[in-house]
Amino acid sequence: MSSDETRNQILDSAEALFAERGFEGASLRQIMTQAGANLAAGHYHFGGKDKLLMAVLERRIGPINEERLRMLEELEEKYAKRKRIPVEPVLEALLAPALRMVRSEQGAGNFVVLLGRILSDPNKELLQQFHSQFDEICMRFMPVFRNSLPNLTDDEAMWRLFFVIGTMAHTMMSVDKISFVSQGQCSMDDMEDVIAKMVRFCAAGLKAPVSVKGETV
Amino acid sequence: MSSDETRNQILDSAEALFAERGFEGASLRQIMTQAGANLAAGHYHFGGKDKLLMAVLERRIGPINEERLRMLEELEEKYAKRKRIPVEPVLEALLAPALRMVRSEQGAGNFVVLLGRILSDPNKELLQQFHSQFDEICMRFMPVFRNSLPNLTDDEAMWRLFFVIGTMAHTMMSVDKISFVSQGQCSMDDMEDVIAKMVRFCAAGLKAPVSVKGETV
DNA sequence: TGTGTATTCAAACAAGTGTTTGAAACAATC
DNA sequence: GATTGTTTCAAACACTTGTTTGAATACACA
Repeated sequence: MSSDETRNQILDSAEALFAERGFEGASLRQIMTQAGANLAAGHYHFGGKDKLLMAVLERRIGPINEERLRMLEELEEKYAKRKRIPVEPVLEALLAPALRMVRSEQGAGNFVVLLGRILSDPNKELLQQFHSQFDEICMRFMPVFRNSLPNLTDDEAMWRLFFVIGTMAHTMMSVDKISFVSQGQCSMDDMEDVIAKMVRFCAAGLKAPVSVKGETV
Repeated sequence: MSSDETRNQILDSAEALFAERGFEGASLRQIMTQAGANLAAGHYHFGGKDKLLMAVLERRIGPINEERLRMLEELEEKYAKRKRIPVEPVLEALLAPALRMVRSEQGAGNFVVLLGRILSDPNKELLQQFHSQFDEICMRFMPVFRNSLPNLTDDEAMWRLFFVIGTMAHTMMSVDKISFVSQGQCSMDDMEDVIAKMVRFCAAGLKAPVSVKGETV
């Protein structure tokens, strides 16, 4: 077996088990057994459990963010002559690249669940590097959103983008839970449809009239 | 020290550490040290780590859900003579009881973070009991939402409620992260304001025109 | 005061953890 | 074919994990 094959098999197993049981919940022995590799291979190829997680993340997050930026640039080009980009395609550029992965190549779906878990991990030093990568995306998208939604205050825009990310993170994490809680009524088989629903929901939320402080809801 | 005191101090420490490091990440020794109790006390009072987690959850989740149902019943009474309840107060009944806990008594804030973590845990056998409690709430709220939003299909209503829960879960988990990613611009100091913002966002999302399948967004 | 229950505590248990080691097996180059 | 450097492997390392035990203590009620 070649070195690359081993590396990828370890990454696949780690991805799946980290997603299923969390970082602390999945042991190197479980991962290596599932990968058909020796226990020490994790250290040889990656340098430890922490760095293995980083490797798992980096394998996928780069392409996702590149796709996000590509879609965003395409939009900016397309709408260059108009005053502002509608918020829906901006949302799609943010949400779709991650969600599409659920139904792409085998194993990538696990990553989406893992990504959701990471997004919801309150404070892991390990993941600051990752968070910084996501913050980069946020910083890039924020002014575009601000431009698409000129009526929002800074504060309100920040919060609503935060809510959008929550919607995305929760959906990604719960790929297999939605069909359970909906008693089989909903599923993610048609991911493009899910993305469309999510874009609609979030776009409407983003465009909602600004709330007046102190007002009772 | 009385038995109840010990129990509560263990519950507080467990709540904080489970929230901070996750279930597998927090060890009984850490919890018991922080609680100032003996290692064996966890087993004596609760019967093991698994059951300790359940006890942590049960201490708070009951009151939250009771408050949700109380607010919902109050609404149904108030709007008994009208055709339907506006979606905003229904949302508030679902979201506010959990979020208000963030700024309530000391320690309860930790629980909210933990709750968010639980909501995002893809598959823990331990927590099926908890999930069933939350599903109960979903089942109770669903028809009320359906009534408030008569234009939605079953499918669409399910998905949008799912998105709402995602917004809530992510916000709860990220109590201390929002001020970081917004560079201090946003905080949860004024929780009632956060709730109001969230209700607005979600209400608008719920009321969005239904998406037509196959349509490009 | 004495008895019995409830609670604490230190110590040990077996099992599992991430990591390291050093010798094998393999591949490729000279 | 010998000699590189790379990759695998079994074994051990030191340490932490959840759990159990049995004696010591505290407390309540007679």
